[in-house]
Formats: sequence, structure tokens, C-alpha cells
Amino acid sequence: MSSHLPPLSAIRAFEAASRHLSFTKAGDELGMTQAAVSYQIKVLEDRLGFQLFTRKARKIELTDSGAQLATRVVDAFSSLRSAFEDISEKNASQLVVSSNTTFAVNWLAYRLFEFQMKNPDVGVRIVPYGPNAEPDFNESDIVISACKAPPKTWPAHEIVRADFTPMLSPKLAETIGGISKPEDLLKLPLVDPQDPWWQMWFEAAGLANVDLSGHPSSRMGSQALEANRAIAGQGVAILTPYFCRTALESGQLIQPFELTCRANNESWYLSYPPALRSSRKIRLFRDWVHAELKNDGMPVAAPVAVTG
Amino acid sequence: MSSHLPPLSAIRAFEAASRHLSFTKAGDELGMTQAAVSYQIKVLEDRLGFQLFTRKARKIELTDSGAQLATRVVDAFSSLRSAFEDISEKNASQLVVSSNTTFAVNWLAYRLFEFQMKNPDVGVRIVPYGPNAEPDFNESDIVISACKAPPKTWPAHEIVRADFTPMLSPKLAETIGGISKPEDLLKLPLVDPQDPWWQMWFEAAGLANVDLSGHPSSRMGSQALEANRAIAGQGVAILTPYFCRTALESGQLIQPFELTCRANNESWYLSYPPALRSSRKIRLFRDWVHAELKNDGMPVAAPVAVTG
DNA sequence: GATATGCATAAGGGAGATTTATGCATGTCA
DNA sequence: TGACATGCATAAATCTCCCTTATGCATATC
Repeated sequence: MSSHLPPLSAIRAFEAASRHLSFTKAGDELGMTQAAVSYQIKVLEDRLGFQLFTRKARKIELTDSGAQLATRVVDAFSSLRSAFEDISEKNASQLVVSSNTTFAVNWLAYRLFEFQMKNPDVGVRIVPYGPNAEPDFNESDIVISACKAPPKTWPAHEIVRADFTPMLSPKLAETIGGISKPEDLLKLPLVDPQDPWWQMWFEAAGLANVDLSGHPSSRMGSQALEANRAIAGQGVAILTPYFCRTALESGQLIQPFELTCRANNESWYLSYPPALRSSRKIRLFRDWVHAELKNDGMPVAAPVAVTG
Repeated sequence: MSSHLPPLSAIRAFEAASRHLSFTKAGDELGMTQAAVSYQIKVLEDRLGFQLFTRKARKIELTDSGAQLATRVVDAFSSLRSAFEDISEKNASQLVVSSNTTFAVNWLAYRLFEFQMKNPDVGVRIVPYGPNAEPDFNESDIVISACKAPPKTWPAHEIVRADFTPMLSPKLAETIGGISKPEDLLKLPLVDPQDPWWQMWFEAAGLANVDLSGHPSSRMGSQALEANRAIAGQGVAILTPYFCRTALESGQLIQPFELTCRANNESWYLSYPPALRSSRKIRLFRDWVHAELKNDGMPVAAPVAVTG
């Protein structure tokens, strides 16, 4: 089946001309001149070896062969058009958000409903990914990530700074008569003592080289789990305050020290493919996230410059 | 429905790539490089705003959206291909000969069967046109014409010179005791006395300004009819000898004088659209006509030069 | 006739398609 | 575990062919 098609631009011109029965109107539809259409039809006729149109005075008519071909070509183009229409429509109204678990659970979960109420025409699909997984940059419209960097060409917005500070349940604090000095924390079990955040925070608190046993594990991404263990009184967790607002306000957790740290200016970022920069669904979601953050009193940063 | 399609070259590249799941192979099929395919896919992805392929190590995979689009695009292209295939096939095997009635009746009619026996895969359709009609240059593969000239750009072969000389039935000749001098003809009724051929022939025979009453009518094109009337003894007709061979040989008609004339070098021509110059069906038919002519002892002229 | 409409054609320019020449990542095989 | 092969991405340069401009011609229409 090496049957190569004639030049597609010629086929397209023929398709339009056969519908309008006018080179001029076909040109209008295609955004080109009458002369261009005339030329393309000639190309196709030469290629096929027979006339597609009969040129009459001030009008054209399809020849028998032309008419026969036209119906099928018009059909095929109509299929093509609807295929692209459908896919862009579906794509315009479907928003796939690939978010790490921390943000998904601690932030998106209880707010998403509001977004959906505000934008009932946008279908949202949250695809969470765990601490050791990669977001799916290919199939996502928006990626919310902390350590996993999106491609350098993606526009990215800082949404939440990755500050951290110890948190624990009031009951656990009482077991040692309350927390007054950083050292007090060492009397209690730590949730995930290998988290490097601990080292950083203790150093910032003036305690260098505390000996934390256990095995290494990744930071950020499992805060939901760690928070739950802290709430359950199983130990002290080192968490981002903003994500614990509810637990703090309700008294499930306490933050014994004002001191928060931040490693390497790390933050959570919202990013998306450059091509979607100005698409409606992206704009709606991005603006909504910003509004929510502002509403929480969080600073909303300018988008991070895109390289290239 | 102003939904313009993305660039067709990009769609074509995507179609091939989605079938091969390889830019390299798609390039091979389309006769271009892998880089070009890669570029076109990128164009399409940028245009659509989402990825069509997931680039893996040494292979590519369709994304969900890509796969969805691919099935429909492949379908549409397959329709297009078969549409063009069918039309060229039909066109390659169907030969439409638009011939004036004279040649159709006096020449083609009793020979065509042989051509069809020799070339059973070529379907021949003879479309005769009368003396005052135009051949359909748009819908014909071959036009056989005398006075009606084909477009100047069409290759044309002279097939039969438009010689003419009086013919009549032997019985009619006997009614005046036989024909010995041109003047004898004037004693008999002429079939179509207004035919200018009569004036020319009588002049050539040395009889200037004979007075021929009646009304004008067109020459050539109705020879079949005129010959029949002559055979029936209704009068003397002025005919092209080659077209009367059978009647002459069988004695139905006699040609009283050797003298033949020819106006303005007129001839019958076989012509066809330039694009079909080397198509099989044209070649078969043209060569067959030439062979038949040669077989009849007719000189076969070189094709008439095409202007432009 | 005068005008308007519609297609054909030639010449020329320009944008986008393609190639060339790389680089990079990852399988594969010794 | 290197050396090599395979396959895609990317940049720069080139070129092709598609389109426009400008015109002519034929024929409807007034």
C-alpha cells in the first residue's frame, strides 16, 4: 500500500471547493486567495490525470469523477475535523492534576469541592503520587510538586514555602510535663527521625549534631501520614505549619516553637506545560489556587521565570 | 464550524507515527527524515496543547489522548487513501471516447469489439456527438473530432484525412445511363446540395459556380446518414472514400471519379488531455487505432505538435 | 456598452517544512 | 562494564512549494 496521497494542500483545496462550488468562497474559507485555490485544483487534476471541475461561465461544476471523489473526501475531512474538535473539547474541559500526596491530602482534598461548584464545566481528576513516585508530566495538565522538578521549560508558581517545625499532640507533650526547650523533644519518640529536616531544625534551634537513630526516608510527600501519627500521639513530627492549620486550630496538634526552617529555599510548586499557559482550565485552576492561598493569608509569588 | 484543522503535514506525520509507533519508520514511509517527523509531531502537540506521545527509551508510546485521536485520524486517512485509489483505478480502467457520429458509425462501430477482445481490462464507453454538438472535453479521455478543435494544449493525431468525392448507388447511376462526366452528376438529386464540399469538388473538376439550390447544413459528421441515403438510391452524396470502403467493395456504392478534394487540410483527429499522454489506456487505444489504420493502408502521421 | 463577477495564469516572495549534523539516553552484547 | 547501536530531540541552514499580487479573459447583468 505504497499509494501515496496527492499533496494534502491540494486535497484540502478540493474539499472546500467541492463544498462551495466556488474557488473564491473556498479561498475565503481557507484563508487564501482564489488564485491559490485555482492553482491547487490544477495541481490535483494534473496529478490525477483528469478534470475535477468543469469551468463554466462564472461558475464551476463537479465532473462525474469529481463528484464521486468529493463525497468521500468531504467525509474524510469531516471525520478529521470532528476528531480534532472532540479531542480539544475533551481536553479543554478535563483537568488532570498530578499532585504529590501531601498537597493533595492536606490542601486539595477539602477545597476541591468548592472549585468544582464554581466551575461545573471543568472536570477535575486528581492523580496523587507518593513520596518516591514521579508525577506523570506527559498526561497531566497541572503538576503540583515539591522535590520532583518539572521540565525547565514549564511555567511554575510557588504556592507554599516548604517551612517546617516540630508538631505534636498536646497529650504527648503532657506526658513529659510540657515542652519548653528544644531538648525536651528528644525525650519523645520522633516520627521518622531520619528526615533531614530534623537535623536542620535542631541546628537552627542551637542543638548541633543531635544523634538521631533510624533509617533514612524521604521528606515531604508523606506529611499527611506523619501528621496523623503525631495527632495519634505516636511521636513528634516535623511538618509544614500551613498544612496543619486545621489540626492546630482544633487543638489536635500543638506547635511548641515559633522557629521554622526551610531547606534550600524549597517550596511546593504548581506548574503546567507551556502550551497550556493561557488555556481556560489552567487559568481557572491557577487563579483559584492563588485566591485560596491569599484567603489564607499566604503570600502569592510571581510565576517563576521559565528558562528558554 | 470555523474549526480549522492543524497543519495537514503535521497530521500526516502523526498518522504515520501512530501506526508505526516510531518516528524513524514513519519518516521512511513518508519519504522524509526522522527529524522532520519529530518536528511535525512537536508542532501538532504545541498546537493541541498536550502530548500525543510519551517518549521512552528507544521507543515512543501514545498517550491516552494520542491513542484516542490516532484511531480516528488513521481511519480518516484510510478513507482518503481508498477514495483516491478507487478513483484512479476506475479512471485507469475506464476509457471514455467522445467521437463525432461519422467516425463512430463508419469506423469505430464495427472494430471496437476487437479492441475490447484484445484489452478486456479496459472498459470503453463511446459517447457520440452529432454534427452540431460539442464533444465533452471535460469528461472524455479521448476526443475524436473533425471540425470541433480540442484545446490547443492537447496532443492530437491526424487519423483520417477529410478527402471527399461523390458517391452514389450503381442503380441510380444506371437511371441516366451511367456517369462519365462530372456534369452527369447534376442530372441527379444531390444529398445535401448545400454542403460546401460540393462547390469545392465541382470547381476542382472544372465546373465553376454550379448553381446548387437548397439550404445550408454542416459538413462531416452526418456521413453515416448521407451514405445510407446514397446507398438507398436517394441521391448523390459527397463522402470520404475511406469511410465507404465496405459499401464500395460490396458494390452498394460506386465512386465515379478518382478526383478527391480536401478543404483547408481538414482531417479527423484523435486527441486527449495532456495529462493522459502516457497513461496506459490512452496508449492502448491510440496504438490500436494506428494499427488499424496502417492495416487499412492509411498513412499514419506523427502526432501534431502541441503548442505550449 | 459598461460594469461586476469569477476563474486562469505568470512572476515573485516568503514561511514553513525538511535536511544535516549533532547530542543524549538507553538498550545490548562481548 | 565498557563499546556500540538504536532512537528521539534540537539547532541551524536550506530549500521547496505554496501563496499572493497583478493581470487577463469570458460572461452575466444592468
